[in-house]
Order: sequence, then C-alpha cells, then structure tokens
Amino acid sequence: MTERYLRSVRLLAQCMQGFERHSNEHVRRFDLTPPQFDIIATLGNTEGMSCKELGDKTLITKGTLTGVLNRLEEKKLLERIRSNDDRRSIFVRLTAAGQQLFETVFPQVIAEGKLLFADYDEQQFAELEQQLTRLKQRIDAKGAA
Amino acid sequence: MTERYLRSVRLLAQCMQGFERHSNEHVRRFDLTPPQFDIIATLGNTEGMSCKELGDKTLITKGTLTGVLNRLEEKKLLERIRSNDDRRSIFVRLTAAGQQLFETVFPQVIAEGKLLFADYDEQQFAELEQQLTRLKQRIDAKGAA
DNA sequence: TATTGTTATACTCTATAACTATA
DNA sequence: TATAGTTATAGAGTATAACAATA
Repeated sequence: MTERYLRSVRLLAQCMQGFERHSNEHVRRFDLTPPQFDIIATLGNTEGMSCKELGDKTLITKGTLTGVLNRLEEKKLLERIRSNDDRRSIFVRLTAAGQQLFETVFPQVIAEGKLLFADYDEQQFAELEQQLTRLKQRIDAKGAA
Repeated sequence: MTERYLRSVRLLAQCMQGFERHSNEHVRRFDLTPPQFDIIATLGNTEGMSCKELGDKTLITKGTLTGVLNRLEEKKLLERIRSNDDRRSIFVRLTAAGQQLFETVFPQVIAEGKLLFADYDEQQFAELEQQLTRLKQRIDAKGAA
C-alpha cells in the first residue's frame, strides 16, 4: 500500500487538479463548460473537421457530442455543414464569433499558466519535459496494449 | 501563442488524462463514479470526518456532496452519524463493506499505476518528484493569492 | 448572526442503445 | 453490412440559492 510511486502520482494529480481549477475559472467566466471549451480549443486554428474526428480528438462519445455541439451552435459559436464528399459526414467549424471567443479565452487560460513558469529557464523546461515524456511513453504503451 | 511552457503543460495534461482513463476503468468496474471513488478514497484508512472536512478535501461543494453521499449510503458503503459535540455537524465514515471495497479497488488502481513505473529506480523517482514538487509549489502559491 | 448540512431547481454531461441516412 | 450522426432515456454531477437546525 505504501508503494514508492504513489508520491509521484499524488504530485501529478495535485498539479493537474490545480491547473484545471485555474483554467476552469477562466472558462466559466465565458459561460463555457469544460467540455465546451475542449471543443472550442480543438477547433481553434483549424479549418474545421468532421464530428467523427472531433470525437476522436476530444474523447467525447458521439451521443454526448451531439448535445455539446447543439449548445455551442445555439450560442452561434460554431456551425455544421453537411459534407458533399460523404453525405453521412458533417463538417464542424467555428463561426467568426467562435473564433473570436477562442482567441480571447485561450490566451487567458494560457497566460494564467504562463505565470506559473515565470522563473523557469530553458534547462528547467527541458528537465521537466524529459520526465513527463518518459512517463507519457509508459502510459501510451500501456493504453495500446 | 507559441509559449515555451505550453509543451510542458500539454505533456502534463496528457499524462493525467491517461492516468484518469485507466483509473476510471477500474472504478467503474465496481459501479462507482469518479466522485464517488474520490469520497471512498478520502475516507479510506481514516476514522471518518465531517461533511465539511470531506467537502474541503475533495473540493465537492456541499449541495453536490449531499447527493453523492446519499448514493453511497444507499449502497451501504458509508454511514452518517450526527455529532454530539456540534449537533449541526455530521460525521461520515465507511461501513465495513465500504472499507472492504476501498481495500479492493484502491490497490487495483494502484497496481495499474505501478506497472507504469516498473523500470524506475530511486533516482528517477527523485528526479520526477523534484520537477513536480517545484511545479506544485508554483500552483499552490498562485492559488493562495 | 454565522455555520452545517439538506432541499429545490435547472442545466450539463455521461453511457447506452435504437434509429435514420448514407455508403 | 458498415459508418456518421441523431434521438431517446435514465442517471449522475454541477452551481446556485433558499432553508432548517444549531452555535
């Protein structure tokens, strides 16, 4: 029960929770839920993509995705366009308003995080990333199995 | 927009998402939701605590907490006892069944994670923790402000 | 007056499965 | 038959505010 690695995992979880707490505060200020922001952030700076692709990237299942997209469409933040290539498929992209919101919210969430790293130099970034990359490789390898 | 630190944050998020994906699979196998497991894990190996304390530790607000506790109480996994010291307060603790579930699920979630760190030696743990501790300090300092 | 916990309300997300329309 | 997306359903979490009992 007192596994050596637990301390690492606890730290990782605490970092992540702290991050999410901060970022969700920003997100909610713009009347977005975390999943809605996830969609906006995924569509931001792209020409758009199919529901399928969007679901794969955000890990939101298709039934849920329809609901989240509906709410964002009602807010005029995105639009759905039926594809001509494959008429089963629907192309989703941000409207001008959605793009503008993305450009407003995203940098704020980013700026929030930026402060946390204010005193990091290049070497410290490199060290942190080396550790996290190693860990991520283990996780990805496991997920594939 | 291409901040240096974004790569670190993205890695951190990916690690955490991977972890949660794995751990939630275990949790759901026991018919628990993530918030429910959060409560069970917080109460595990303690004598119990007040709703107030439980809410503070899990970051679940009191209105929500009542609902989550109700569902766990219906499953006979925890019990509520009105405190005699302060009769506004309610003491929550795991039942024998709840404790047993904790002792079953928690090690499984733990074992899952343990595999990820199979090839870590003491120095690698120390390096990872040093990085995460530094980051956590920044986050906590910010949250307090 | 302030605090602990419950209740009430309204919304969102979630999983699941049946369904429509295309391919 | 298989795939893309919608609809339907039921359950669970969330924020918020009003409320009861107690301090």
